[in-house]
Amino acid sequence: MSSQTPPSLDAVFAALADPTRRAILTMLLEDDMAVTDVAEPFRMSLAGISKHLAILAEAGLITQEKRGRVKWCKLDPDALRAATVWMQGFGQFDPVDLDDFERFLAAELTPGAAGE
Amino acid sequence: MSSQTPPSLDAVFAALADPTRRAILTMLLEDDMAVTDVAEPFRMSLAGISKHLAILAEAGLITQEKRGRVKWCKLDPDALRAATVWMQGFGQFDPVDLDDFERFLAAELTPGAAGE
DNA sequence: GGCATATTCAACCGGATGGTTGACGATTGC
DNA sequence: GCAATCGTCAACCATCCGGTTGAATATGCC
Repeated sequence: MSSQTPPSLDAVFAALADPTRRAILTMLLEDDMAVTDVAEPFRMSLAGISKHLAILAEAGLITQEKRGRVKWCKLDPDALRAATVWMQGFGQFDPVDLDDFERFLAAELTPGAAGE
Repeated sequence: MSSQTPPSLDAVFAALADPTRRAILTMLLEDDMAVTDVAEPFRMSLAGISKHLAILAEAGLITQEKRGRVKWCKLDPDALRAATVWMQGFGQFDPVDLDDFERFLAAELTPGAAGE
């Protein structure tokens, strides 16, 4: 089941296409979190969040380690590298301004959950 | 209908999640193409490709201009910038190697179409 | 042991997606 | 004008997706 399939671009981009999942990744940027804690800010069932986490893990974007009865979720930025490579190939225009990213965080971390 | 909706990350990543669409983008990297020519290497109906192109256009990744009865498709890398910004925020760890991209082109431009 | 906590599983639902085919509206060329 | 070419539209289909609920499976605590 947990075969070490190299995360495909398909899976990575598909995982990234959902605002809830991007919000989760953003949260995990700050710190590792337990599933329940990840779910807390969203108005969505735990099972729903659990599914999202499974998708993120399948895409290789996070890793999940079970310690005791708590499953810790940790950002795994490696999977993003392949996708970034791909995108940069198209985006040769200009180096990215990191301030832009700061603004994104503010925008995506809107009240409680993932926008619309 | 063709409202200038700013392409959302949702739309961009979702568009990027399909291998056929990524292959199309890769083709358009080399040159602008007519819809029929885009469709030619794929074993898929013209209508199918037309839909994919609509999705790419909707995401802002390409623009389409009709000259005569031919509709020309042109890569529009601007839409990728927002997504790149987002990803780089996570991928600060390492600068991207452009040679990696070359290898990707080779891998994604596999026989005639988009893998499976 | 027994109960509460943490997480997933299974079944289900409505709606989006990726694909097809066949008909249709434009445009071009003879 | 007529036929061929370019592309989309509409209907349809199977499948996937995001979400729910309720039961099940750990694990931890007293």
